[in-house]
Amino acid sequence: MEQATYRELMHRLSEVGAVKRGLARNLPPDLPAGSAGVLGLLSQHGEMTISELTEVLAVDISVTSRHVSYVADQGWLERSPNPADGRSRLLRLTDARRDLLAGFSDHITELLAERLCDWSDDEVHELIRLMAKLHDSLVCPAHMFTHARS
Amino acid sequence: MEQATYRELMHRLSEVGAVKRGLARNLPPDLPAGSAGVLGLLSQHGEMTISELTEVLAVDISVTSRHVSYVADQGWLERSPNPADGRSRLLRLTDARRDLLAGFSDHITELLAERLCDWSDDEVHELIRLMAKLHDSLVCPAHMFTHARS
DNA sequence: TATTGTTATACTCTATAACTATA
DNA sequence: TATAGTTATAGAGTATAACAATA
Repeated sequence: MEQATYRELMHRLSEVGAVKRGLARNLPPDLPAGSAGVLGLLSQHGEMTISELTEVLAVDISVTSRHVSYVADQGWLERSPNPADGRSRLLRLTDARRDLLAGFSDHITELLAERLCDWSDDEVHELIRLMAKLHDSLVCPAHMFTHARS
Repeated sequence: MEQATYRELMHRLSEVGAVKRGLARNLPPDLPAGSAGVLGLLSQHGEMTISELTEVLAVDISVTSRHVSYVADQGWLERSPNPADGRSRLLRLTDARRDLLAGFSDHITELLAERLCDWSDDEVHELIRLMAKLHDSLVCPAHMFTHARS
């Protein structure tokens, strides 16, 4: 594989930042992207602990703790004791906010559907598959990254 | 297209952050990823202005200005007058640092080659193509993003 | 007037480290 | 001892706004 190919891959990865920032601008001002990510996962998976969220989000647990504190303070979450482990709590969306979140999600979805109207279903699925594979190849293998250059 | 598909697309986009952070950890501590991105573009394109860099990086020009100031202070850049426009300067890598930057680039390339050894050439190229298409669909069209939800 | 770039400010996201509580 | 989570701190990246210089 050409070195230029890898260089272009890195450039395309950096461009994803612009895509994400653009999508985040379609969220309400009091719901930053990181917090919305937490809510989205809870919407999909139901009750989760901070550790479980942390694994999916691929960030440090301190980051997840921060996002969760914020959305809980904003009234998005209920926290109940975890019967399986007294050190953690089970997080879930409040019923009062579930529909509101669904509305935000619908809004983003409609935007994507509109903007990606010239994409085939296969292309969308292939992009998802390849991004997942990239994550598996680069992030999941423990200790993949050397710590620093000399 | 299913709403769940778009939701997964958003999740995969957020995972890219973990990929980029992992790659950035393989840069020297005094060369943050944003600065490295500027140097990479100058390495590819030769002389560029801050406006040109800004367009490729898809960030605000104030961000590019900051990154350029940093790498210039660190001795990576020379700035010469732009004969075509007195408001800007032409930026280029110093000869003294060109090989050093190439070494960093080689290091990342080798890491990617090793980690993506089970990818076919077609898969890598298809991922690059689809990420570029995603950027075109979502970022390039001017005024694509509405400003906020009510 | 419009564009290029700079700077000050503020906000978001993240990691590290020190800590508490529970397993 | 090990794990789940919290908090304080610091650093990187970004956007907005006000500004200066040039087109």
